[in-house]
Amino acid sequence: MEKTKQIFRSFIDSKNLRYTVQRDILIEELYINGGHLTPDEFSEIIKNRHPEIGKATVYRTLKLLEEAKLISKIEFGDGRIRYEICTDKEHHDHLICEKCKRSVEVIDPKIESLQKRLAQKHGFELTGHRLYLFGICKNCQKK
Amino acid sequence: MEKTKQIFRSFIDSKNLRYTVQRDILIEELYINGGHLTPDEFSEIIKNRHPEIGKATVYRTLKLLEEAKLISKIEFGDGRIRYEICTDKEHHDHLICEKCKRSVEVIDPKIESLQKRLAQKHGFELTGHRLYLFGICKNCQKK
DNA sequence: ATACTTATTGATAATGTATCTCAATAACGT
DNA sequence: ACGTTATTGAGATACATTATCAATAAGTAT
Repeated sequence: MEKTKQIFRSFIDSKNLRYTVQRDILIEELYINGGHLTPDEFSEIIKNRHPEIGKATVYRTLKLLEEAKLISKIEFGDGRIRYEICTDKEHHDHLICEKCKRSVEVIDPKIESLQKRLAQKHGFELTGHRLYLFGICKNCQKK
Repeated sequence: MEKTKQIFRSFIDSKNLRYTVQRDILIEELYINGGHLTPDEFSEIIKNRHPEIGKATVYRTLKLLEEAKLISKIEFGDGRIRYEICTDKEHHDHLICEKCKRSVEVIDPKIESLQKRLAQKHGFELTGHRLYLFGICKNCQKK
């Protein structure tokens, strides 16, 4: 997290912006609450834990963090945008439980390489992809 | 389109709902305007061509058509939901050019089966997936 | 056809999420 | 410490979607 703060500070500096206490708190809360939160879920948590921080600031900070590539959007298909902390680990896809909405990060090198080939077959140069697998997790299957 | 209407009629009947003139008109407009429309884009078109049909009815009908599996959601990653007419052809994924935004429908059976295996490996029962490949198409590569 | 039940409709209100406004505040270079 | 100006929070606003509800019309039984 300290590393994240440092990177964010550099980003802020490079744009001649200012590193405020609110932004610092929001980074901490982001790590504490981790996971895959929608902006309003996060905003709600902040309202409880830091009533002095306004909703607008939360949204603004999330945008900045995304610009700085410290968090990234994911779309689970329900129309709501979620944010995920970008670590420096490898790319991964998402396996999402349709009941409890919990998600697992997955990766299959074979799928990755087949995607590239598939794109080439259609004359495309592949620049990226999003793969969301939807299913029912072990826990929810029992119920 | 007549086939679509028939299917929708059966769906409506099976649920003891009613096949109304509005629903009939909306199916026709859906085919006339085809493509990948967001609900509000579609709603806007209807407002011009059929001012007597209310916005709420458009949204309600789109939901019903989705339930009946006559249209399906697609997300291109810009946060907006779009609907696509489900023909009776096979499932397909989307290959999208990041420059010109044109999309090609693609399919790779190997990828499909690997996805199922990947989900099972994590104890999930796969119910569906969304795969979007982003790249640069042949035309845009030249420029 | 007619009568009857009730799903459907459209106008509008309400909701929910995200953004904008703006005066007061606080970060940061000097 | 000072001055400049980015940032802030509260509330207003924008926008898409959903809920409300009395009036209407689809389907069914008579």
